Amino acid sequence: MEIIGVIIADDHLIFRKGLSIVLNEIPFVKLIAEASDGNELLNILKKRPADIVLMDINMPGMDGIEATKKMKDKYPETEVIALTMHEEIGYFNKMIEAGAKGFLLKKITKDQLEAAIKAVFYGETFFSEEFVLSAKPNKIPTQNKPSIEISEREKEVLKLIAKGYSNQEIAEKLFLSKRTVDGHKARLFEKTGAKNAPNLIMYSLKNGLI
Amino acid sequence: MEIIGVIIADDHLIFRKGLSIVLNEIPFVKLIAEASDGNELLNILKKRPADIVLMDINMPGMDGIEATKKMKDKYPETEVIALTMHEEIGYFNKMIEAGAKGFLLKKITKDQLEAAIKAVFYGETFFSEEFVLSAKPNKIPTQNKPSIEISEREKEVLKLIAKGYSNQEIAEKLFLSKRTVDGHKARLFEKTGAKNAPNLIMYSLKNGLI
DNA sequence: AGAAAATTGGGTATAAATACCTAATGATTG
DNA sequence: CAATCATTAGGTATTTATACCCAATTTTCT
Repeated sequence: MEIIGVIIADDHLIFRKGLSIVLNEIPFVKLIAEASDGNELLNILKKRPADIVLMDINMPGMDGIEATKKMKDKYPETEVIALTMHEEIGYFNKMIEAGAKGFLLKKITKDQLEAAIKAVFYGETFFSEEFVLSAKPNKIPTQNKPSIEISEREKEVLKLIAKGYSNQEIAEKLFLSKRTVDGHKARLFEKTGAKNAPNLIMYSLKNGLI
Repeated sequence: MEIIGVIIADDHLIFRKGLSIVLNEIPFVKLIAEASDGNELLNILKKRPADIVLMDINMPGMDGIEATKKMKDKYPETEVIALTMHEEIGYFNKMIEAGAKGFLLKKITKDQLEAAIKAVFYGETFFSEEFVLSAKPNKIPTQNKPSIEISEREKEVLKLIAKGYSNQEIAEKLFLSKRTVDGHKARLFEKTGAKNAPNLIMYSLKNGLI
């Protein structure tokens, strides 16, 4: 079997070390380097090509979504397996759109990691079962249904709702009419399918919108 | 310097491995064992005493809060440093009440880990700065202000609010008067200090209430 | 046993949110 | 250049939430 070159991109020292131990126990894997954010990853790739990048989503500096997009732009042969702590469908869709071919929870076992690297290296996809269950199945193979996108303004309004401001207060803070805030909020309801404000907050947190 | 015996209790393989590497690099620390949940930890302690337990909060089977309580009951000499992924103040207070003397984020560096183990072993406390900032300072030294407790009924109502039901709908689901639901909700506002329903959801998720 | 808290419910009033409608402007993009 | 979408904002009506007041019953804890 061929040797598969792997790079870890994760800002979290302890997790990187743990992952490197587990990777070293997989015979067909060679750990090429460790990066602590997206920029470092791109610098490493200039000199040392890799087959697979195990990519954390939440990183300071350049996060996993942006790093994946930029990486796939320059090095389309290098595949990305996303790593995440929780089942956040919002991030899931964004990472898939950015080009990730696999998606793993960080609580994964060695066997699952091994299977994922092998699958993605040989052109397939690999997803932790949590994602297969929570995501709509057709999203995984086709990967063309866009995740819901909320605009910048909507996100601003959303954050202020979460902080407990009324529509009137939000309007004052953003120098808008209360009716405009009503409008943004109504659009948020449409896009998310939420019934009311508490439900909207719940949905947004679950899906990584805020 | 004395050798400090440490046990890791975490359900997450990769994190355990990473932590063990970092611990092995600290000269005065001896890693005694690794446990993947609270029950395993208690079994290990029967045979092998430890000075410090690095305790994850979210574990299947017996979680970190319960494990800390039971452990401190039988082995009051063994100190607990809690490990968590996020800054969840609700868990923070519960762990402190259970007897934890330190609180670290999992994204910690080796130096911080070293300092935390040393501090707690010598009778002090150690908290990641994120907790010092987010928690009320007087909670840390005195540790006697209870975390907010919400009743069962209040939790039921809270969950239904999060799902997007109106007070009237919640009343029907729970076979109560709408006014009763209003009352529970008002008490939730009092206890949490939330300004309104969206804010209440935000607070509850942040603090592990739901 | 007695105190405290939880659970239940009512009245009244105001504030806020939500559901419909419409529409102008500006930016982006095919 | 035309189409689309984001952003802005108004009108009107209804529903809902929240803020005060109060109090009875049950459960829990000391």
